[in-house]
Amino acid sequence: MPMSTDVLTRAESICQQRGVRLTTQRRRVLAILCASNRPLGAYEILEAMRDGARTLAPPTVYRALDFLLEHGLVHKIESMHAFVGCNHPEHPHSSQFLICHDCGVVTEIDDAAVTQSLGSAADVSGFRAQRRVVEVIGTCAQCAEKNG
Amino acid sequence: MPMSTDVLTRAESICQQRGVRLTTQRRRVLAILCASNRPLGAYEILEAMRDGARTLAPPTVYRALDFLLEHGLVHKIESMHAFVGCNHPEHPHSSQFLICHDCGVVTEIDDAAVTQSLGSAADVSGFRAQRRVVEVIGTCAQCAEKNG
DNA sequence: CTGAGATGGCAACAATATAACAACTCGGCC
DNA sequence: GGCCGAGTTGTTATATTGTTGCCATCTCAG
Repeated sequence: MPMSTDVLTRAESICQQRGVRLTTQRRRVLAILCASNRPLGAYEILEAMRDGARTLAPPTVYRALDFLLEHGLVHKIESMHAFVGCNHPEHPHSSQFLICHDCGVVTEIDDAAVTQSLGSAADVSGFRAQRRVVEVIGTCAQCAEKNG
Repeated sequence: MPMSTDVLTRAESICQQRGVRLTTQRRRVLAILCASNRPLGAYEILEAMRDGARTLAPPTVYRALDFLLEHGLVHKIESMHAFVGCNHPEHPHSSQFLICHDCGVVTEIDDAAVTQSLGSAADVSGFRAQRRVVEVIGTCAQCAEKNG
């Protein structure tokens, strides 16, 4: 499935391949995250989902997020308590995030050198890595240019 | 000041050099963190500080933590919402953390290759890095050996 | 069509963090 | 000593983020 295909469609087929269900709530959460150009907190997602008169409680969002996280369709930005949709959920990967504290945009990168050096550093200590949290907070190119 | 000197004493002289005060509350928080072999949440620190009948509220702890973080005397483990004392607060540095989810021990490392590759990755995007959050969650050597 | 398992709604709660403002402490200065 | 002002702390209340438990509902294979 080519990168150009809509993320939701790709997510759909990923779930189908894995025999799990991309239910309405899960798809809505994913859609909201993908439509946003910045990470959203769980309660922001909740708010976005309550478009009509529908009352909706936190567990619904958190359960959907748990599912999406487990299947690599979204990532959690630990330093912000927020979530972003993943660009390339096809295969498991460890990404790094560049977080602009000025405009709020988060860029997901997957730098081989970072992954590799982090792996070696862990190996040296005999550490068996399972999950990696790599977040760089600073100023993105656009904002740096704008503000000097 | 040699590494062997007590952390609190070193912290004291660092603050003196910078013309800031390592007050009683700040020193207490730092002492509690340094005495612990694992990261402590803000409310655990609060609990530890309420040894006698003293009533003490969250802001006191958070303010002390803000100060200690600002001066690099402690680090925050974002993925745990917890704090650890810093091993070598003398000079500013960007460290990485190996977090064992089995025994809870957190090891602070300062790997040049990681720092460098992360720097290059940011540079490529024209990103101006200010703060780095690098946390690897997994199993430490001791626990890996123990549990197969 | 039926029953097991997955999913969702709901209410209460737990954990983490901050706002706002009053009171105090300490060092410098007259 | 006495006083000032900046920084620090106390106190109350509240915001934000995340979780648990329980039961109703839906889905889908057999």
